[in-house]
Amino acid sequence: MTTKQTRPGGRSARVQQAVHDAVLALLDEQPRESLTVPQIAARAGVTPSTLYRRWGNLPTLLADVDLRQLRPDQPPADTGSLRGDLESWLESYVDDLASTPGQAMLRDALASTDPGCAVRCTEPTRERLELLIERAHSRGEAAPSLEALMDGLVAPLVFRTLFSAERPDVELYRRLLARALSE
Amino acid sequence: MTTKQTRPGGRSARVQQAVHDAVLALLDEQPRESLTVPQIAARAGVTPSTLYRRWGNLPTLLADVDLRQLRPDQPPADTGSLRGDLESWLESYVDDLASTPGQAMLRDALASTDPGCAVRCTEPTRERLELLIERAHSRGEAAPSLEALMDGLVAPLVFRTLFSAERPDVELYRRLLARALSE
DNA sequence: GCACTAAAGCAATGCTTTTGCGTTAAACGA
DNA sequence: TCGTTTAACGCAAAAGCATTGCTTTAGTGC
Repeated sequence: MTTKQTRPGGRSARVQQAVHDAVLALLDEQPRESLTVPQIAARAGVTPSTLYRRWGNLPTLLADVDLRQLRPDQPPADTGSLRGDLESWLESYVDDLASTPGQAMLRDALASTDPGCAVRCTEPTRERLELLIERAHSRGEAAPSLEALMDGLVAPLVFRTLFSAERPDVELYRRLLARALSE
Repeated sequence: MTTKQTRPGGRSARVQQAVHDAVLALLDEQPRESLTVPQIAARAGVTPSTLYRRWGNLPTLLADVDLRQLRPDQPPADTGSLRGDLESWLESYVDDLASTPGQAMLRDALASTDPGCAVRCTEPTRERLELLIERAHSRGEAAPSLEALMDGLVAPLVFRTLFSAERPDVELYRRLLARALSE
C-alpha cells in the first residue's frame, strides 16, 4: 500500500507563489468582481488549467490567498485588562469586517466549494481571542470561554456585515462587549 | 417626466411561475450544485437570456425562489410563555438551518450580486421573532428586543452553520436561549 | 381597436471551464 | 550520482456558460 504522495517542493511552490503574487497585484489594479481565472493565470505566467486543477474555482483560490495574507498580523497590544484588550481588538476587527477586501474574503470563503475554507477563515480570529483569554488568565482575571466570545462578539458582528449591509457602529460593539463580559 | 413603467401582468407572471416551478422540479431530481441556468431555462420553456436579464445570475435566481418558498409557514404554536414559544421555534429553525436546502439558500443569498438578497433572506425570521415578542408583551411578559434576539440567538446559530460545519445541538441553543432571556 | 413599449425570443459572439494527452521535474531508491 | 516513478504543469481542443444587439410578442393605457 502506497500512501497518496504529494510533491510540494520546487516548481509547485514557485507556481503557488507566482499565483498569489498575481492575485494581489491584480487586486491592486481592479475590483475583485472583474477578476477572472484566465487573467490571473496570464499574469502568473501559468495555464488556466493549472489553477483549475489545483484550486477548483475562483472563490477557493481567492479565499486561499486572502487567508495566507491574513496571518502576518502583529500581536495585539496589551492594555492591562481583558476589557481593554478586547476593545482595541474589536476596533480593528470591525474595520476589517467592514472593509471591501474583508467582505470579499468572507464571501469567497462561503462561495468556495471546499467547506473547510469557511472553517479556516475563522481560525485567525479564534487564535487571537484565545491569546487574549490566556493573557487574562495569567493576570488572574476571570474571562469568558472562547465559545462565549465567538457567540457573543464575533457572530453578531459577522452576521450583521453579511446580512444587513450596515456597518456595525461603536455603540453596538460596546454593548456586545459589556454583555459578553458579564458572562 | 415619465415614471419607470413595469409590466407584471400576464406573460411576465407566467414566465416567473414557470421558472420557479422548473427550479423546484429540478432540485427534486439533482443536487443544487449541478444546476445551471440553461438547464432551468430549458425546463421552463424559456430562453436563457430571459433568466439572465431578469435575475442576473444563478444564485440570485435560486435565492429568489427559495425566498418565495419560505413564506407559507404556519403561524408558530402558542405555548403560553415566551420561553416556550422560542424553544419550539428554535427547534424548527435549527432544523431549517442544518438542512441542505437551508444551507444552500444562505449561500445563494450571500453569493448573489444583489446585496438586498441577503437582507431579505433574514426578513421572515425577523417577522417571526417580532410576532413572538408582541405576543409576550400582550401577555404582560417582559421580552428582549428584536435586535437582542437576533444577536443572541440567530447570529450564533447562523454563524455556526456557515463557518463550522457542525450542526448546532440542543444543549447549545438551550444555553443561548437562557442567556438571551436574561437580557 | 390602436399606439406604445416592457419583456421575451433568437442568434451570434466571446469568455470560462473542462478534459485528454504529452512533457517536465520533484521525490526516492539503487 | 544516476535512473525510475509519477505528481504537477503545459498545450490545445471541445464543451458549456454568459452577454448582447436586434427582432418579435403581448401587456397597458388611451
